[in-house]
Amino acid sequence: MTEKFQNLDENKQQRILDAAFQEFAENGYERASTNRIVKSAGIGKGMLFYYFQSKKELYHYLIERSLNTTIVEYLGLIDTNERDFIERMKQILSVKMKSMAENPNVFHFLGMFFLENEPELPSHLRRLYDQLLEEGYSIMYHNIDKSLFRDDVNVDKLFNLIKWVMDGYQNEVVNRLKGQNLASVDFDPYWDEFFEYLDILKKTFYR
Amino acid sequence: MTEKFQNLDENKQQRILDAAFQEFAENGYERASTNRIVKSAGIGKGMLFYYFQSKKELYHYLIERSLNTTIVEYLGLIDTNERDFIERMKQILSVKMKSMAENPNVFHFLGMFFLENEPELPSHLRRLYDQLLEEGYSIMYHNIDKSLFRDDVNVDKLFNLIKWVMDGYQNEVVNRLKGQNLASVDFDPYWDEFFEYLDILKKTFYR
Amino acid sequence: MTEKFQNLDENKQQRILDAAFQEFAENGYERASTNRIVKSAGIGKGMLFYYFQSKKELYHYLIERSLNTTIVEYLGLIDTNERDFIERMKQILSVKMKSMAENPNVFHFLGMFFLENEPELPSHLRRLYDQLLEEGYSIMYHNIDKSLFRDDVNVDKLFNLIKWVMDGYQNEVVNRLKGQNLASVDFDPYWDEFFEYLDILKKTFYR
Amino acid sequence: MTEKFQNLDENKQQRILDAAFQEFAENGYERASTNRIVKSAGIGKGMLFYYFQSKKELYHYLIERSLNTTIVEYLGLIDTNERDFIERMKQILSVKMKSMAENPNVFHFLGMFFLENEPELPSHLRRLYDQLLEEGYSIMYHNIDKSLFRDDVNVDKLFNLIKWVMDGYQNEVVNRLKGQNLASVDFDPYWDEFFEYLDILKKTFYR
DNA sequence: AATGAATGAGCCTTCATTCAT
DNA sequence: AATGAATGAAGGCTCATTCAT
Repeated sequence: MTEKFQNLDENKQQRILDAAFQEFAENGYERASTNRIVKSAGIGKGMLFYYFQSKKELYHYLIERSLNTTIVEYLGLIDTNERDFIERMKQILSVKMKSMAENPNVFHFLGMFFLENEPELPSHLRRLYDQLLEEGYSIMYHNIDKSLFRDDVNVDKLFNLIKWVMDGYQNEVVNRLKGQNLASVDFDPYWDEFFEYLDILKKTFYR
Repeated sequence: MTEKFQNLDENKQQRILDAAFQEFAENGYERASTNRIVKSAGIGKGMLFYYFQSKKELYHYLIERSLNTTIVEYLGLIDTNERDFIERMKQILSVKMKSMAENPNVFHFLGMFFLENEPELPSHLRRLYDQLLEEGYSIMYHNIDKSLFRDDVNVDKLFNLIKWVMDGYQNEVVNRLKGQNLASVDFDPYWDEFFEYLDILKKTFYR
Repeated sequence: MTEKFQNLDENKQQRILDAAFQEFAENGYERASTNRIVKSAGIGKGMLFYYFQSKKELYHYLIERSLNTTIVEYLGLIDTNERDFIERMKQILSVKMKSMAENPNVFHFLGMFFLENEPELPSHLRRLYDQLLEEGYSIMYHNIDKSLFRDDVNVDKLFNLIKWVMDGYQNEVVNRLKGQNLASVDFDPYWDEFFEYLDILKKTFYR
Repeated sequence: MTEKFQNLDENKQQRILDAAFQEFAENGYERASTNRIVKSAGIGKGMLFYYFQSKKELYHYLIERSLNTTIVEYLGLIDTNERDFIERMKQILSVKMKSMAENPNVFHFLGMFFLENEPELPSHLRRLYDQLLEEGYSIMYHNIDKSLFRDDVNVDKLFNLIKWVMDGYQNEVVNRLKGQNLASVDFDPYWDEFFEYLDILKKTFYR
């Protein structure tokens, strides 16, 4: 379906992807303009539809590409030899932020995608999506040393609690920084604050 | 400004509000179509602009209405004599879910509104919004008995942890139920599960 | 056709006429808004169409009324005992300006009407229009003492020349004053300038 | 800005210009309908905005085009070696009428433009407009032999009188011919009549 | 007589998609 | 492979006119 696009030289592919990721990330699916994409990518209007058939197919290709490439790379960086759950989560967050800094508009795109609930994904994307949720789950919880946790509570529930706390802190920071250019932000104070929360979790959830 | 709308009979007002809340909730401000709203509300094309002057005025009216009516009602139900933070949060969640079940699209609308950061609210809405944030804060934290918590960690951070856990659990449930008609859901098992999480928090965060 | 309007009490008729004359004068036929007319006249939307059937009928009524009433009054003030053509023209201009000061929006309306070339006047208006042109002609040229003019040129042609000069000067002044509020203009210098032109005409065209 | 339009084949450009000039000429800026223009030009609804971006840009293009092309051509035909003012004016009128017969709706358009006072022209149009007023003035009055006129009246005032007479006669003719197709009119009798008026002016205003 | 809510055509403009070149 | 001109539906909004009350 998209071989025509894949046969393009690397450079042009990248220009198109950059333009498209950014346009969709900033405007969401409906409001995104194929006109702006081709202009920003420096290609003719007809080619976009020669490569992709329709706006929707382009969108799906971006979803696939961002899930596949980006998340796969990102999950591969997690060291599952680390058996301490909280340390593992720290790693995940760290990789996430590095990746966000490297490919901001792919990340922005994925964020937009998770927010918009487009219900009718084609099945191969549905499958890919589910598979990645599962792999993500595995990378979070596999080979964790449960013996670190206190034994008077259900450990799986503690996992959830910890995950929610990390999501919550992340959202909190995103909200505080809303509107700022992330490239210019010094994240160190946020890491320090974050570690204080993790210390509390260790103190209360670990043996 | 909106008297013409307010003078309509209850029934028609409701049909328009339902249509508009849902359309904006599902699409956000820009992508929402006034054409779809009038069709779904069963009114003529011109009437929406007879009642509201512009799409933006309609949107602001919905914000005001959802903030004022819904949240005010909802905050009023919280009993601030309950001094136990976790019990207080339980109440809040309970009221929230009841309200969500009663007015799902108003809730959905507010969720969308909080996510889109439209910076240029008219000042009366800005004020209303700030006031509600403050009242919400007060209703969460005022008159809480901090002596229930262990004294070897910062209590304010514990508050945040608890709040994030509750948000996290809420999102989890919303995700699990996505697409189902909330009116027909039996929430009891979710409450039971939720209480188990709260028990853990009590066991670990309280003295 | 318009008896219903004619039966209204003087006061309300006047409010409607004022509003309508002004709206059409400022915007021309198409752009004029019946909404603004009823709001400015303080009547309900339905009544305008009860009195007049359609926007076009209202417009035609205003044409009739402005031609009939205003121009007839204005023509009646000209003293046809004045046998000097140039003095007669001076009178005409003077009456015109007085009338313009008294009913600025009726005048403005007529100006607009002459500029817009709506070709399809109903026949009674067509007749009225032609009749007034003729009466205007008669009031300009009847009982003029042609013996004042030099006899080596065609006097009727001189009449035309004089008329065109007066029209030309009038346009010139209107252009110079474009955008100013006419109520606040001191017309004396224009009269002085105008008389200088008339002196030239007398010097050159009279014996 | 308008290259896309300029690249069209001559024929289609002309159809669009004809349609647009006529629509604006007949209705003025606000009332003119882009819908009617595209229908009358036989192009698709979107193309007008592909060529011109907005109704306003199209309007400004027409102004520029009519000022530049038409008036520049027309002023270039005047022979300023003719030192007799009345003969010079004859020339001007002759060129004007030829031009009016060739491009009646461009002429009509310019007439409409001079009547509507849209104050906010873009500066390049403002400049063009001012420059043409000046050139027009110069072409009328430069190198005129004032010694031909009688010396007992102000010559500049005589110039004005002559100009107004010519405008007046022109309007008179336009009014008489209103509604007829100008291409099929035999103008000779009008020229003859006109020369009679000029003879009178010469007889009375010259030494 | 009087109101003003209701309608739907029309306004300018944007957009995804197609197609001649 | 590639361009960009062409299309027409849809966007928010205004308007003359009608009609239930």
